[in-house]
Amino acid sequence: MSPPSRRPSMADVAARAGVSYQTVSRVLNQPGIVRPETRDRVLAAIAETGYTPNRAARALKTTRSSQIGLLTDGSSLFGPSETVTAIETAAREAGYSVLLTTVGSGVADPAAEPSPGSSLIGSGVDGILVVAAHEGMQPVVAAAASTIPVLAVSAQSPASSDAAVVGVDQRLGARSVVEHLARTGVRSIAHLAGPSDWFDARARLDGFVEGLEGQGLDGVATAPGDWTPRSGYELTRELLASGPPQALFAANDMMAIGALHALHEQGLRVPEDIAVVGFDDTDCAAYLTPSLTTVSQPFAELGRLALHRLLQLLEHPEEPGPPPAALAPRLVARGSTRPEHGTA
Amino acid sequence: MSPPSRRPSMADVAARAGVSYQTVSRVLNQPGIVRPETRDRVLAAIAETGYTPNRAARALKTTRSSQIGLLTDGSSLFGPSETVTAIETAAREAGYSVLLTTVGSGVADPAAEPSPGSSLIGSGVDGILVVAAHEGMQPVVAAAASTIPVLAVSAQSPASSDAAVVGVDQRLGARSVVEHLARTGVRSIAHLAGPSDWFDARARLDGFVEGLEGQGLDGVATAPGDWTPRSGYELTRELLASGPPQALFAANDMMAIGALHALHEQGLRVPEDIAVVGFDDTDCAAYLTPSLTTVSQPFAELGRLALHRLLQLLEHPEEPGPPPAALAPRLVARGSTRPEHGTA
DNA sequence: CACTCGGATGATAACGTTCACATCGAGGCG
DNA sequence: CGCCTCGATGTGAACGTTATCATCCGAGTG
Repeated sequence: MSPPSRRPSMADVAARAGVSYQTVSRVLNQPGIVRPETRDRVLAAIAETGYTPNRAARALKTTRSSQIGLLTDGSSLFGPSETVTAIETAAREAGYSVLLTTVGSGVADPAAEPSPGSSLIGSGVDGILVVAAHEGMQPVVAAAASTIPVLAVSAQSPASSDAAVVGVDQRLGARSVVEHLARTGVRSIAHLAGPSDWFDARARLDGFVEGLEGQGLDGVATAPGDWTPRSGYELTRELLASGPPQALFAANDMMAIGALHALHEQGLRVPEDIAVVGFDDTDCAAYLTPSLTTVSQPFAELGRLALHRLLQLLEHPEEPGPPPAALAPRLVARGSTRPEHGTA
Repeated sequence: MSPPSRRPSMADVAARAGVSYQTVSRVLNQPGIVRPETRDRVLAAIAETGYTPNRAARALKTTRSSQIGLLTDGSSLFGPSETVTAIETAAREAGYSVLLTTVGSGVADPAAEPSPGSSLIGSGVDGILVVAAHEGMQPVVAAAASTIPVLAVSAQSPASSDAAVVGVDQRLGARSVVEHLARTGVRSIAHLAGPSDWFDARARLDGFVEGLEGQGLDGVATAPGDWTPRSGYELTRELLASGPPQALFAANDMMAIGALHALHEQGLRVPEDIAVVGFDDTDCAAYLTPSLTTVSQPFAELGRLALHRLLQLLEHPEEPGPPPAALAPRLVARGSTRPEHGTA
């Protein structure tokens, strides 16, 4: 009596089109193999019944879910956000769905009960993409990597190379910041470090140190912050207590905003008295006062690349897989640093 | 020869524990009904084999996937980001996974081919949560709502009430901004409007107008912006060409940042010459110069509430479902507005 | 002491799909 | 003209789980 109480299945479509359910399956999966007239009849029946394939049944039979897991940090960071969007879009185009899982970067014991990662593994995703890699994700990555492909979107491989890696070259970005500052005449730089359990933060710190050595500059790195404006503000205040450097390089734009605030409080002018550089090129960087010199990262491209590499890992497991890839960041000079000298 | 070539199934566990696979199923789903000794034996076998339930098979049999769809805007906005995280966490605690789908707010034709929403529906989620509701999601919501429960996390019901609604009271927030400004002595306010196809933006505009009427103030709203600092900057420049108002109320913090930049360029002091208010209480709002008066929204609570309401809709379909809920936002007065007068 | 009752467990079927194989007609070639 | 091949479609089985019913055993009861 209630006709559409159940979702239409292949059998319903087949009955309507006067073929067997196997033919319906063929129309969906290998359209070329079925006679055009038959195919049209089946397609019409599909449209009439409003049939959509049952993904659970398909996953059960094929042992592939067409879903990938996305392991990301719980905080609303700019970079991860952009990357996630790009990944999801690319995944959808490739016929995959994205299962989102967040894992706090807090100091929660690594072996927490309803582990965020174990639920991902258990949910039957075909592969996992780790977006904002930090130490807290280690156990999850290690556990998953033995079962399914895992690709980290990060500066460097999480510890051992449990996972393949695609990322933006953070060291290069940090070095280019130091070089830019050197060309503006700065001789001493302080780095407001990011959280030390984040791989990207470590790589930026490394690049900072390399840059100092390469340019022969003085420099110091603060204790690790936590990406927030508040930590940038507080680290800057501590730093100023012992005499200001000529430039401040914050691990990201948010910390740079906090730094700008602290500098303004102390009556220091940017960039006349002290230069400030951020990292990420957040939407608002260009509209701060002064506008913020920062490092722009190709997050969208990164997301697409990461997804396609993961799919390659999934669909051609035999091939060794491409080597780690690193995209190039780009320094964007704005008002918070002084203009570069004509020639070095 | 290759023992673990296949994921262990219930049958493997059952063989190891010396019971039938049905007993394994019972241990997992109704532990109380099975004899303690048997249960322990099965649990041990599960641990030894590393068994995890096959969700596809379970979904196929029960016709419930334990996955919910999350339809959100593709842009990296602050509010949605926080809400999404809260939803995911709450969902995981309740045993659900979250399938993320983004839909651009661009003017893409509403009937685009590989519609973002149709893929969600087809993927067999049990319900859908719409996070940053705008017109572009209408067709998706309408299509899905006839099949499965849909809950909008938004200011007001998308057009017809295809979906239940949970949200933060945006009108109240906007009214409280006007009232706050009035108490600081402001008599005329301009509103930098958000995109008109976003329900939250419309509600803020409505609240602004209501507030003006309630306080007997003068006011004007600009053409719609797009949430970005750039649009805030440009709208403010246009506005200043025809004489500055006494206060600027931006539809969100990012647009307020753009506005601050434009005001600074014109040599106007904030808040002495003109007051500025944002919306959202972004992390960086407190660390701008001057620090930004804005409206704080309980995004985390919103996410949790939305998820629990959706689950109620899923698990008790017979009940009529709770009425639309609106959480209260909170005005946070900072340096970009002048102090309130002692008494009205 | 037979009979019933309830707790604990096993056997069978079904969910909707894809894979492997069987079937069937049409055409080519000896 | 019969056999073989090939393209197009149908039939049976299986993926791993849960729902339903059947079975078994011991304990209670008249």
